[in-house]
Order: sequence, then structure tokens, then C-alpha cells
Amino acid sequence: MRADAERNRRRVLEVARATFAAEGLAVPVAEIARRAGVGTGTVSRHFPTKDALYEAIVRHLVAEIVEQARELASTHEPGPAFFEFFGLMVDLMAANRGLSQALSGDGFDVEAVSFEPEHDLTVVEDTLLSAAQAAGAVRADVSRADIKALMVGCLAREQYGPDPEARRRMIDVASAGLRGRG
Amino acid sequence: MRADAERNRRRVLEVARATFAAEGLAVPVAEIARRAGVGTGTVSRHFPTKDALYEAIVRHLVAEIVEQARELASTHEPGPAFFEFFGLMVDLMAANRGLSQALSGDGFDVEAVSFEPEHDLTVVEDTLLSAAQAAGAVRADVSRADIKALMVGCLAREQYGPDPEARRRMIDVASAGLRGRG
Amino acid sequence: MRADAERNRRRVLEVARATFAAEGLAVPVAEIARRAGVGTGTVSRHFPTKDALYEAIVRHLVAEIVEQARELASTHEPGPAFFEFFGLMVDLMAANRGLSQALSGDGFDVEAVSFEPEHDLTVVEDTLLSAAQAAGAVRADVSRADIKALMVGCLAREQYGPDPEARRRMIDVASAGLRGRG
Amino acid sequence: MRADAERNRRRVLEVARATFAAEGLAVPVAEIARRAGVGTGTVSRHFPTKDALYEAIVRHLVAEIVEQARELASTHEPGPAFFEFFGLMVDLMAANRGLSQALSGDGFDVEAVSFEPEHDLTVVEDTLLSAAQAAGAVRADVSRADIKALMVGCLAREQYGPDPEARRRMIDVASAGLRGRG
DNA sequence: TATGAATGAGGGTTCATTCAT
DNA sequence: CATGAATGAACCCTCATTCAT
Repeated sequence: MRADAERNRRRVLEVARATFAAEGLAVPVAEIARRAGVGTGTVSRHFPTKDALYEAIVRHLVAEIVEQARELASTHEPGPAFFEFFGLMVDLMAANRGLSQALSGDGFDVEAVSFEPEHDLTVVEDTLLSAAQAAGAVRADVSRADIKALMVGCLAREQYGPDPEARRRMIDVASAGLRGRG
Repeated sequence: MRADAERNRRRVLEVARATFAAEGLAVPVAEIARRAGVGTGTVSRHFPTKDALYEAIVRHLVAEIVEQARELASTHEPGPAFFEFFGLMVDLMAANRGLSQALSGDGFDVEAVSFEPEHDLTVVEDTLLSAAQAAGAVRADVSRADIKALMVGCLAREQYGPDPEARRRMIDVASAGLRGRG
Repeated sequence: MRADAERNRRRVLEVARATFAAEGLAVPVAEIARRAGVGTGTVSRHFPTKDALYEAIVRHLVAEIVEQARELASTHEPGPAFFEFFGLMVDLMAANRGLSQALSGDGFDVEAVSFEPEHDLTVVEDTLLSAAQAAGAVRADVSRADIKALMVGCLAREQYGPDPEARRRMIDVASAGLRGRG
Repeated sequence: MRADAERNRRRVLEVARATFAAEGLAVPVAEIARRAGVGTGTVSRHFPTKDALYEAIVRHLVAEIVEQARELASTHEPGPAFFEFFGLMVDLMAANRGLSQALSGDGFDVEAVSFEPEHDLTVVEDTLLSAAQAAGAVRADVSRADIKALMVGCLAREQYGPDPEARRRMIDVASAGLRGRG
């Protein structure tokens, strides 16, 4: 039975992730349940509230991002690592309407989620940022929150029509701004 | 009677503006009515739908912004005019959760509102941007949409706590990015 | 001043009659006022409730009908007079959506209106019917209410598409039924 | 759980049928819910819109009618079958204010409901009518729509007070009219 | 007397959550 | 454990009527 439950949990989580990514956070829980082939009660059992479901998805996403961020940190110089990470985040968000909503503070408060240290994106971001700043690749006065906000800015460009070239340009502008006054 | 009606209309508009600014666009119309001290029907009379109320507020805001933008354009050099305008916009949005939501495309589609040419923010923005680009103060490849997105980015910083210093820094970073690699 | 008031009253009545005839009884009072070029208060002053407005219109219509019915009664033999009247009524109702609604009991109770004897359609109808029955042109056992209902039946045919030929046929069928088994 | 749901669904349907029959289609959904002892959401779950509820009731009624019409067609000669059916329909509508409203086109468009062939009242009516016409029992020039309208006429008699005798008389008059000019 | 702004009850529908089966 | 039916508060909008100007 435990196996069944776990399978259901994963299925709901995966369906919810895909659905929220494609259609935003406003999709009714019942629709998630329908697509996952389970009852609404099953969704509620695993995720007592809709917020809990959001949170689980965010945790999942964050875990993946953290992993990629670590990889970048260990294989690139501080500056490139940071800027690669920046672009990666923007691309992820651009492909995920729900994440984008959450990060813009619409429908879910991402900042309220607390993570265990080893899965905490905050920590990795700080690490990447600090290293890049120490290496002189990024202005010394910007904070992690500033970086997040700039990502949201790049992301916001998508609203006027998805345009890969424009996204690259936005990332380029933001990066230039972050590099400092040269 | 027109005086009373006008007073009520303004009152509703002002209350709605303040409420949406402080608490976002999701506040029920009935709550706006309650705070304005009128019946829901009165709100509906002046603004047939909630969207119409949003639109009126946006028009109001935009009219003010356009005026200030014109002033800037006529009293500053192209570069400074553009960057002053950029900062002004961010400050306005930062003080207005509803406007911020609208510009992030949550709850209301600002782009769908059509303005008369003389009140069209788009036109003023294009003018300021083009002039600044012609003067070499701004990268030639960015578009109006890019600028808007960057504003949203600066704005997004507010989510992590309103911090005037941080806002100035964000604007500074964005401006640096826009100036180009020079 | 009295002349003005009277003019307004007539204007409202005429506009309401035309509007209800064309679009049914559900048209808002405010729309009647708008078309009449007066305020809603003016409509309410002359006709305290919407029902009172309906009633005034019905009185007006009935007065006209009564006049025509009298004319028929005095210029035709009992049988033809009755059947001419029957067709006339159906044609009137067919051209008047509001009247048709009222007679079908939707939105207004016509029967609740009481008339002065000389304007009472009931009386004229009874007269025409009784005479026709006395002359052997109409079954002796039908009542005024039966006649009214048959008119509504002819009228109901319009629902399936206005079709003058069908209307004539309906009137013919109803008339045949009323003439008796002979 | 399906048993409970089905029970509730039937309960809502039955209560709605009875309520609409007795008081017309304007009764609020919330009132139906109250009388059925369920929440408004339960009504909405089973019948997403009020129109859907109307439609379900009409389908139910029509199914019963079709069955009885078939029975009549197979056990009576064409003429009697048709006239029995006519009387049956009038009796049903007379006992049902909602059905009467619907058939008069007030509040719901019955004609817009599409049925499967085997439950389509239209087909049965046409069959009964054609057979009766072929047998010379009914005027050759009347159509199904004419018949419907005459039923509404008989029904309209009820407005002046329910009176079984009068109803029989109306049906008799209509039948006589339909038999032809003899 | 005319105006039309204000009222506010009332309508249908949605959806996160609970709980009987 | 899973189910999905039930709940009911909340939302926006309409409109007949009242009443201050």
C-alpha cells in the first residue's frame, strides 16, 4: 500500500508541476486530480492545502536547480559560473508559468518556504554570487535579492511575446549591469 | 446632482486606487464600495465591470506619468531624460502593488487598454528611448518592451522587503546594463 | 407645468409601448427612460412601479381594441363580427411581444387589471361571443376564457418562426373548432 | 458513494421538477438546493448551469412522453392515437407550470435541446400526425408546429383558473378544428 | 416637477476543503 | 487508503425603486 501511495503522490506532483508550468497556478485542484487520474481527496491527503502542493513543487524544482548550480560552481570559474546560472534560471522560469507567477509574488509566497541547508537555493546563490563578486566579475554592492529581481525582469520580457532573441538580449543587458560600471 | 455624482466617482476611484495599490487587484469590488462608503451599485454605475475600474485607474495613472515624462523630455538632455523617467516609473510602481500586478500581467491586461495619442505612454516611452539611443546613451538594440521588463525587474526587488537604497541600486544596475558595454 | 408633465407621461407611455412590443417586458425601466429622453425618476413619478406602467399600456391597448370591437359589432353580423374580432386580436398580439408575454402570463397578470365598464374588453368580448353563440355561429359551451386561450394558441405558432400563412391557418383551425361539430 | 450521489442527483432533479412545475422556472437555484436539503454547490455539480438543470428535466419528461406516445401509436388507430396524444400532452403541461413556460418560450428554449432519435419527441409527433393525416382524421395542411401551438392554447386556458371540464372542452374544440372542415 | 445617482437585495457560478463511503 | 460528492462562502453583476438636488 505504501508503494501505491508513493506512486500516487509522485504522479500528482508531476502532473501538478506540468500543469502549473503550462497554465499557471490558478488551475483548480480538481483539474490536477483529474489529469493525474486520482480523486481530489487523494491530492488533499498528500498535500493538505493547495499551498502545500505549490510548496512541494517548489522544493522539487529547487532541488534540481541546486544540483545544477553546484555543478556549475564546480566546473566554471566564478564569473562564468554565476552568469551561466543567471541565464539558466531565467530560461527555467520562462518555461514555467507557475514558477514565474510564484516568483512575481502572485498566488504563492516562495520566500516563505524554508529549506534544509543542503537543498537551499539561497545558500547556493549566495555562494555563486559571493565568489563572482570576490573575483570582481560582479558589482560588490548587489545582493541575492537584487539578482532574483533582475531575473524576474528578464522573465517579464516574455509577456510581450515569447522571443528567444529578446530573452538573450535581456540576459545580456542584466549581465552588463551586474558586471559593474567598468 | 452632477457634483455629488462626480464626488462619488472620484471617491470610488481614489479609494480603489489606494486599495489596489496597497493590497492588489484581488480586493473585491464590494470592499471598495464599503471603504468608499457607497453601495456596490454605485461602483457598478460608474465602472460597469471591475476591469473598467482597473482601466480608469490605469488611465489616471498613465495620464500623470505621461505628463511627467513630457516634462522630463523637454527639460533634460535625451540620456538623463530617459534615465530619470526609468527611475520615476519604478518608483511609481513600487508604491503601487496593483500597478505592479497589472504590469506583470496578473489580473489585468494593461496592454489591451488603448489610449488617445496624446495620453499614450507607449508613444512617450518610444520617444524617450529613441532619443536616448540616438544620443548614444542607451544600447541601440533594446526595445520598449525590454525597458518595461527591466522596470518590472527593479520593481520585483520590492518583494523582498521595501528598501529605498536597494531600489536605487537596482535602478543603477539596470541603467548600467542599458548604457551598453562602452 | 401640467402640460409638460402630461407630454412626458405620453412620451414615456408611447416609448414603453413600442419597446415592450418589440422587445418584451424584460426591458429595464432605465432603458425606457433613456429612449424617452427622460430620467428614471420621471417614469417612476408617472408610473410608480413597472407593473403600473404595464397596466397603463394595457389600458391603452384595450381602449383601442374595445373601440374596434364595437365597430365590428355594429357593422357585421354576429358570426362574422366575432371571427373578425378573433383574427384581429391574434394579429395584434402577434405584432406585440409584450402583449403576447402578458397574455401568456409571463411577467404581468393581465387579468388582475380592472377596467371601467365602457372600456372593459371583457364586456365587449362577452357581447360578441354571446351574439355569435345566439346566432349559432359558435359552439354554445365555450366561454370567454376559452376564446382567449385559443388566441394565445394561434399566437404561440409565431414562436416557431413568424409566418403569415401559418397564422391564417391557425386562425382557420381555431375558428373551425369554435363553429362546432355541425 | 455513487449510490449517495445518485440519490442526491435524483433528489435534486425531483425537487426541481416539482418546484418548477408548481412555481415556474424563475425559482432560484438556491431555493431548489434548500428544498432538496443540499448545498448550492451540489446542484451545480450535478447540473453545471440552471439551463442544464432545465434540460435534464425536459429530457426526463420527454422520455416519458415519448414512451407513452409510442404506446398510443401501437395500440390505437391513427386518428384516435393522435387525439389521445394531444390530450395527454395538454394534461401534462397543465400540471406543469415550468413545462408550460418552456413551451411558451419563456425562460428556456426547448427547441434548442437535441435528442437522440429514439427519444426525440419531434419524430414521434410527426409520425402520429402524418398517420392521422393519411387516415383523413386530421386536416392535411397543418404542421407539427401548429399542433404544438394549439396545445399551448389549450394550456393557456388554465391561466383563468384550473378547471378540468374547461380543459376537456378546449381539447375538444381544438380537436374539432383539426379534424377539418367537414 | 424633473433628474439620475444611490441603493442593496438577489441571481448564478466557482472552488478549496472536508468527510462519508 | 482512495474516492469524489458535498459544502458554502465569495465573487461580480443587474435593476426596480427611492430620494437628494
